[in-house]
Amino acid sequence: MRMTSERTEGEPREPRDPLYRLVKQQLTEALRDGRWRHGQKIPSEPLLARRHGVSVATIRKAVGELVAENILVREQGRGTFVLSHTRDYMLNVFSRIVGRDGSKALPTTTLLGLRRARADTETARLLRLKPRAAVLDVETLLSLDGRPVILDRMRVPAALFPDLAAEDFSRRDGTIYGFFQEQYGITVVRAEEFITAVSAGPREAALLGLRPGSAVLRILRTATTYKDQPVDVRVRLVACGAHGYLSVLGQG
Amino acid sequence: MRMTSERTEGEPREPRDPLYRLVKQQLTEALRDGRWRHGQKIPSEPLLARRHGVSVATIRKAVGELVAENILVREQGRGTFVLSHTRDYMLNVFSRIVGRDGSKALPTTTLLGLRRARADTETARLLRLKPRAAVLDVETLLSLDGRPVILDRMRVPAALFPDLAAEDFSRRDGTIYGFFQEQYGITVVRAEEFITAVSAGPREAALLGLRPGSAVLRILRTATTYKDQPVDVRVRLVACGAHGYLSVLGQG
DNA sequence: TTCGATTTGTTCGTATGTATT
DNA sequence: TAATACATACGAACAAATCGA
Repeated sequence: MRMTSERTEGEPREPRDPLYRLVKQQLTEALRDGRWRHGQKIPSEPLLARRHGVSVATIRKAVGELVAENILVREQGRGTFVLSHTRDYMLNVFSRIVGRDGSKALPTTTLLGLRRARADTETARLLRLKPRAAVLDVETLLSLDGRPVILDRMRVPAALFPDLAAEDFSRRDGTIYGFFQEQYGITVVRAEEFITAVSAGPREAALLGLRPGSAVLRILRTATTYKDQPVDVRVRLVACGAHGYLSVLGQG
Repeated sequence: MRMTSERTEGEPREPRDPLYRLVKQQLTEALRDGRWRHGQKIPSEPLLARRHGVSVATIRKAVGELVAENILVREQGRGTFVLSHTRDYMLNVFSRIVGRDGSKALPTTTLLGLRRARADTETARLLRLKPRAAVLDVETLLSLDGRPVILDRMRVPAALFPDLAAEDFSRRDGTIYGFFQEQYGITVVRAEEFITAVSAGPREAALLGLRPGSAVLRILRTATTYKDQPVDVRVRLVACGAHGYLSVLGQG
């Protein structure tokens, strides 16, 4: 067996990580470096096998893990593609706010404000930036069925999004993460949300059409790209009159 | 190839589902019927292969899906086991309530009440019971670090848990789902939680040590066993002073 | 419309590595 | 040490979907 002899004679290489992990890491690097862009077809499995000097089965195992992580998509007869942040995908994977009947809908967005600012301590920590680094501070109101439901305040590193203007945001066509991907080649692959309940202040209540002091969900979200590099931090307030947050545990 | 000839000559059989799906379904039936109990080792892969008349690779694919669904666990050198609802497992898979620093801890529980009752319309619908069917109605207060944090009201079909008494509940040693599994052989494999924010009423606030009207999380959970059969319905109120709900999106 | 090339999906078989008992 | 069990890796064949000539 070829690999065996390489291991025993050649440079040792960590014997702990199997071949397919190494291949997977190389594929991930191609994604991180932007050699394969979103929506593109990656090379066929036999070609990748020859290129990496491994069998097709090994390629399939590496690709299979990236598919399980929602990074690649296989389509029989067509090829394997880098996942795009289409509306459908965002709705299914990155949004868990649903109506009381379980329905999901794409919200309409209203840009309330976009300004340059300096990161406060907490934001800098979450975005892994230096204290008081330049950030963009964007506030958006999201409506479902014509009613305001979500008040979203997002902060992103200014360095990641050069020349971003308010009009770009307003003119955009799909979701915010789709916009990041289209315009800046930044693909969000993972997000964490920490949810608490708070009473809405006067301003928030007015924007959401609630009485001041109403209980609302407060969602703190941090989103990251391929190598766990933070992309944005958001605080969302959600009016719970007709909507809530759906979470599935166990066999997801 | 043997399977090919069977497909073309023998009885047609749905060509849509591949062999490993059929094997997976048969394995799931063994679990549902209680032939393999929690914690037990299932037969080795070569043995299962012979028994089902397929190759080891096909067995591995079927078992792999059940592992991905947190139903089986593989341990190299030892075997494959039916997952047990140990404390660690419950904490990691079926609990998303964490401290503000991300810490998870096992709560201490206080039984507030257990009574037999009839299901209201909504509960009957969620548990797929007849209207006004007999249910057990259990109220529990869960404390973390000595402070009350979660007020839990659970309703289960009385038929599923014959002869259940309050003492059994109080004397139990681990989590509720672990108790179900140990005492009744019922394994919860999946749960859905619908989360909103509400203001605590006077009684709830008093139990949780909050001022009346404080914003709290309200979690409606339905849990199901192997074939999506509902096991329990719960309403939980969570005090958000030092805790919140953690959710991960994307590559889970 | 048909046919053939391409690509992923399924299934088999075999050999070897690694962890456990 | 030996036997057992899962993990990795290779190779091969055919099925099914897609797409262009």
